[in-house]
Amino acid sequence: MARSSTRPTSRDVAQAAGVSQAAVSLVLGDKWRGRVSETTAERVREAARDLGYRPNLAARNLRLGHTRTVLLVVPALTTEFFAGVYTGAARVAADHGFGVVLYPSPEGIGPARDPFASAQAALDGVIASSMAADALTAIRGDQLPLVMLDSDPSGSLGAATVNLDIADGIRQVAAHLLDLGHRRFLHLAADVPSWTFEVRARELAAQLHAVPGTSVRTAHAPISIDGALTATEAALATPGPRPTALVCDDDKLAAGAYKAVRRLGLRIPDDISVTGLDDLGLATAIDPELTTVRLDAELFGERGMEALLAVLEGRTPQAGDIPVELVVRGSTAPPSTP
Amino acid sequence: MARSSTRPTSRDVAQAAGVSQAAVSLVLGDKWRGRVSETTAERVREAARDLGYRPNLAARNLRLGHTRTVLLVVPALTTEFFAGVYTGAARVAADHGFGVVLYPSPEGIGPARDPFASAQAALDGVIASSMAADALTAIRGDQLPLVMLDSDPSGSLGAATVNLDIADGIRQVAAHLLDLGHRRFLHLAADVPSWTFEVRARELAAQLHAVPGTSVRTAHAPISIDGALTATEAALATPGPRPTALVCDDDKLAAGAYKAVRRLGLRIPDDISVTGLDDLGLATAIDPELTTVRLDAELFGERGMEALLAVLEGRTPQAGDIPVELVVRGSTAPPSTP
DNA sequence: GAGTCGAGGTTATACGTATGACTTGGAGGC
DNA sequence: GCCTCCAAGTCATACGTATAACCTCGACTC
Repeated sequence: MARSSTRPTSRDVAQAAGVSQAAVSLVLGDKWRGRVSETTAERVREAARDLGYRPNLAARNLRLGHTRTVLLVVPALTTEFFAGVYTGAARVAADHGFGVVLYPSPEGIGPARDPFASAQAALDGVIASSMAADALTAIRGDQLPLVMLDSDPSGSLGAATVNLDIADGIRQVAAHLLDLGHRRFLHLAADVPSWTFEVRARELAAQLHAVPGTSVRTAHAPISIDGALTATEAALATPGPRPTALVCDDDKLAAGAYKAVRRLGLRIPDDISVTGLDDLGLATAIDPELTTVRLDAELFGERGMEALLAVLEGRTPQAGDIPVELVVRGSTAPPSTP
Repeated sequence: MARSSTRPTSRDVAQAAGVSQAAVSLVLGDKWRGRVSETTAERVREAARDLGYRPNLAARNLRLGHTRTVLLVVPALTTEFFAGVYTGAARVAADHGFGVVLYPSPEGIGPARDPFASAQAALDGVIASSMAADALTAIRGDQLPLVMLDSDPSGSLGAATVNLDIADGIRQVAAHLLDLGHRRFLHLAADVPSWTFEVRARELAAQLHAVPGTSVRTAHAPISIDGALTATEAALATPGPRPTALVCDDDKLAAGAYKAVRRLGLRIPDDISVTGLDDLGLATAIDPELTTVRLDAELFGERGMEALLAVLEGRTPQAGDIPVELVVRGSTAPPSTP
């Protein structure tokens, strides 16, 4: 270990200030009113500053029995979306004196691993986004307070859930495209077994089938630009009348679809309309800018953290899904040929 | 607190297995060879499993004097790049029994805050990417083993550094564009006071000025699509001969530049060539696909973590910058008008 | 049959902190 | 002049773990 000497402890500070260790703890813990005089308190604070004292968190956590640390589990870090979720959660956490530890799922981190092995820091609770069932049971087995993000509220886990109102987003997309006159749809679905994607498929089917004369085909693709490119190209090359509107499960898929459409010599939105879901930076980087559903990732993170705090304090988390909003841009227009 | 009862401790396990607490610690810590019989060891393991025992990390950390936890500080989480860095670092860390805690800089997390307040988990060391000087002094004051990513090796901090060979990437970009015949350049520079961007500016100037008859203008923009759009539009509207090649400090800036070029009615690469730096997913999402410098973010993270482990063990970290590679795609071509 | 030795444990302790219980030295009341 | 009481501290302890030091008992040596 390269640590020059050993870290100063509260006892070192006490000695330097000529008081007991208890007094140091009292002063630094801001519990000294009526127990320590203002002058000694100042002397302690000065000694602590001089020595560069920082309390040993392990010891404090042990003594207190909690860590004020929380684990945020996300499916992958490679999207802006979860970065936003983290930001929101960390903001709320900081306001309450909590820290947030991030645990991206093990994709590419070798064999499936125990989230808790990675987060060596002891935890007070967990916020988990759609994740593998085995990891979930590990968490449940640990009896840790848990909040699930974007998960089936009727799931048997009995954990609190915080969800985006994805179904409403899909309703807005469907209404927008139907209003424009579209009747032949292609649903580019994420090839990921997660509740949030099931909702998209279910709600889209429900909305479109409610209107007579509509047809919906579905193509599945992994969430990557190349995957979406391949899947879309194949789907559009299928014989029969070409869809006039392409509903994508998220923006990244839409970006891949753009490339497929271009490759086939078609134009957006003249020949085919495209919609996404997320409203990442990517949505306005591509040409034309993407009509998509804006998800407020930071608010999502904030609500998740607030829910966890509620659970920790024995309160009931705030109910209600988080509203989402359709953002109409240049990738949607009325179909050219009826 | 919603925790049903209190967590089982090693003493509970000991009682259940009919042995002493020490024996439990020995068995579970895998240090029992020749000290505990195989049958008792199995009995202990079974009791631990039945009770759902998990060691209290705070107590262990306190006892051991280290946490096997590391803090990764990144400027912001909103880019794929640092997600890759994290992934690489976490992989190496996991191989060595370490965990990684992420600390995105405080942008939007309220007033500038102490990284350590957020990372309530006690830390063994820090990997820090280009960051504010005040945060750095806080770290140094703490005497924590430190590895800096993408920072001036001659900096006075005396910390180990791990750098990408950005200068070589710029050399490759310059050589590529000069080979194509370009002589009038616009450098779209990130408006961020960081060593890694200084290197780009310095090296680009050095390379281009070495060739007679070249001219270089510089425009500054914040790293965002809109910022780049505005700055590029203004720069290209300037009177005088138009640049034929646009060198951007990163891919996001290039994506913004694309929009500016389109808005001015110009085509890429026919009227103007554009290069980026990073090779994010964005680079192939835009049309035409971007010629850019590929940075291996995961390798960067791995090397960073390896360096920190070396420091922790008193070894000298591996020297040498991480190689980068120019990826030529459709956004560069010879200039149309000489 | 006394001595040795190792297998298979146990006991005791320290890590650094927070806090409830105790102490002390005066100031003030009557 | 004795009692009370409060301000300003101090003392002692517990949190759960890992490990060094100690103990015990049976097998084996000579």
